Amino acid sequence: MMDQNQQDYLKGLNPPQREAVLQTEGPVMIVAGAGSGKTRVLTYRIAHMIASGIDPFNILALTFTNKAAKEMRKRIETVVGAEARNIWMGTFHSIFAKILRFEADKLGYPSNFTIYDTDDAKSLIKTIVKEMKLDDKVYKPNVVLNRISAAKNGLITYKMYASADELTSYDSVSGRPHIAKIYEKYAERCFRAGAMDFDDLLLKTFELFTRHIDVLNKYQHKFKYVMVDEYQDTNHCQYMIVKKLAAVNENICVVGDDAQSIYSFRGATIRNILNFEQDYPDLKVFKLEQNYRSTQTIVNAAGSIIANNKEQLEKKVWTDNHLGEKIKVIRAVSDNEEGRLIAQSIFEEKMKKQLDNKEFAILYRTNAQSRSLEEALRKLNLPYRIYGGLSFYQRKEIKDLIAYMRLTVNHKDEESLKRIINYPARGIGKTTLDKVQLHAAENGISWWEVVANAEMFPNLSSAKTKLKDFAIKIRSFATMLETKDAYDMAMHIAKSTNLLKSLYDDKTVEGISRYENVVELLNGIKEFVENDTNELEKSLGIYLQDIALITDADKDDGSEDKVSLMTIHSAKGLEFPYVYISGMEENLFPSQMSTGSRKELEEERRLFYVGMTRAEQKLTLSYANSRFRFGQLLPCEPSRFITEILDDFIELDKKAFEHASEQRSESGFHRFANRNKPKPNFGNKYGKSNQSVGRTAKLPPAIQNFEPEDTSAIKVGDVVEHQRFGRGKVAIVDGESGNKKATIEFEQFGKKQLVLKFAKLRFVRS
DNA sequence: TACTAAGCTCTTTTT
DNA sequence: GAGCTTAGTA
Repeated sequence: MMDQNQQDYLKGLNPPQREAVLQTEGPVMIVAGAGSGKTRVLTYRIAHMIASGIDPFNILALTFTNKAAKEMRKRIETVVGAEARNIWMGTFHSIFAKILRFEADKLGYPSNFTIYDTDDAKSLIKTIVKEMKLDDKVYKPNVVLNRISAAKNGLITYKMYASADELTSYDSVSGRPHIAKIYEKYAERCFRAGAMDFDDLLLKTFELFTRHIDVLNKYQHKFKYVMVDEYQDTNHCQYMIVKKLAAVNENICVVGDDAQSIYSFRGATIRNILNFEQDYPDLKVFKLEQNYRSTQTIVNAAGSIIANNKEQLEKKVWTDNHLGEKIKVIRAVSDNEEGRLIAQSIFEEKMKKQLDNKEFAILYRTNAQSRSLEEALRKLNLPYRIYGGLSFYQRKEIKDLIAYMRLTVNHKDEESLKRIINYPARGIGKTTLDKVQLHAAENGISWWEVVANAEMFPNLSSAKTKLKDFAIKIRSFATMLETKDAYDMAMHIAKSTNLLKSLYDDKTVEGISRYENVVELLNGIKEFVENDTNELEKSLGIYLQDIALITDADKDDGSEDKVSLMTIHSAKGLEFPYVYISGMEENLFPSQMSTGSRKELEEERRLFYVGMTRAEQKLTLSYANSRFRFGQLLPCEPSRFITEILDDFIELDKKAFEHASEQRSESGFHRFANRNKPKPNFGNKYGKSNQSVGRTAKLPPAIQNFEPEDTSAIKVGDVVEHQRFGRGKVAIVDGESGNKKATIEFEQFGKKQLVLKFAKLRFVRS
């Protein structure tokens, strides 16, 4: 049943691509170098399967990003039409969440379980550490969460963790012997809250398939064909699940490139791809080695670096494309200069060759690096779009409203309850909440049960009415879930909690922006309700599951003519005619976290503190900090990575480079200091007014070429002009040591607290 | 309980 | 520079 369409597309493929498309049965591995037309092959392979009579319902295609899934579905649809909708295609997390929703009762979870994001998880760990009266400097939420996450990705439950000597002894040697206990409590609390974190979506799926063979069987027969994209980025848990699913039919096709493995921090291991052959002896391997995307120069450069990898699949990436221009190296003394030079270069190229903004991309290793680039682009009026960073869904006003929705759907959701029980303020203060926490812990029940049954706890009597009123409100929302769709629910909640109105009434710049954000969220929900083809999937519960797994990068408005800024990780699989990579510095690319030096340093420092009192530790630390700054602790030498590129493509003026490195190390602290999220709009995630104005703010024309002055002499009463906030009067100056701060009353923005050392201020002389 | 001022801390990538 | 906590005050 080959139709005309198919004949056409098969003609457009090179021999290995065509073979990979036609081999639909049995275990298949496609090794696809960068730019080798991988997506095309995958798309046609699925299209071909459907055209040969395979029911789309029997196809499972797993990807790593929603974007990739969406893109592929779209492309398949253009070949086979509407049938493409019926393929089970999505990220590991979203597909497994869907399965878990169906089968939740088998694991004792509600089907409307909440998905905890990283913030929720950290916050929960923080409370647990506090409850266990452990030192939160040692048990940092990040560190603990990473340990737990690594364990989960390795299929180690909390019970196994406690008896895994290797893990526990590592923990005690590194001074954190209680991680196993925290893991246990964390798992319990999540379960009690009817919540799963990202890793649980994988681990619980594995548990489900292991403990309930009948369920596994059902899905094994449902998914007769399993396909995995970016196989080099799967972790052990994902690998095991896929293996189980494919065990009956063995129609499994994995696509990957060991050289593009960039998610080892998430537990990804290229062993999965290297060992695939052993798992399936009659495996068919297809190698896509011709690069259609890049010039010879770029392909060779990449090849020369990849050649250093210790373990790799044999493959030779090559291209027929022209040689292309040499890779240029721009040398800059500081991150600001770097930004300026990049922006300038884009501007010039654009003018010279009459290009669109969207043909340019600037990549970096860490999201924090976007700031100086943004400033530079803004000055040249080059429009840009940032991918990643603080997502829309992480902003305070959005999280608040979503917390109400989450709590409505799942009363046990502890993190949401904590967030909104006193927001908007309803007189439930810290003292009351401490008591609630205590009762919940003592009785092993959720916060909700304490709140909803406040009268049963004598020492809560004074707050009884307030707590009960809150519970009644949430319950009243819940009764509407049956009849109302996600949009009506959201609207009702936003209105009846007064959230919408209080934001509307706030006429400060930040307030207006927050209001607009909430309206945008509501519009998004409306869209969700109107667009979704499936009648049943319009409920609030489904919506919440959906957005829990969505990231900013998934919003694709590729139509906008803007320069793209993103991390190298999110750039994977994309292509742009002109690409700038910024921050090719020692300890930044590759990150010192991955090279290990930083970790050792921290470890050393921490062990040094053992036996000291907190006060002594603090004293030592402040002394150390006064002597050293981050970035100066380690000598700056061009990293191996950079040297290789430079040696290959330019004559390197070593002296100038070293000078640059020194200069940079001074601003090294700065570069990471505000890593936390440039804001797409006004206000930060806590919504406090004394914080920054966001990235889209336009500079007043008068101060576009702003040169800040030395502000050490600033005093109360001075009139100053700030780069972004405009004119203001100094109200308070404080701080002798550390960061000297001034509170300034700005004409437009009201009071702001600024750190003088960094503030871009100029005195206004009359 | 709510709010503000002062002070300390802080380095990665994403579902 | 900005998050976040704590101390202090209303």
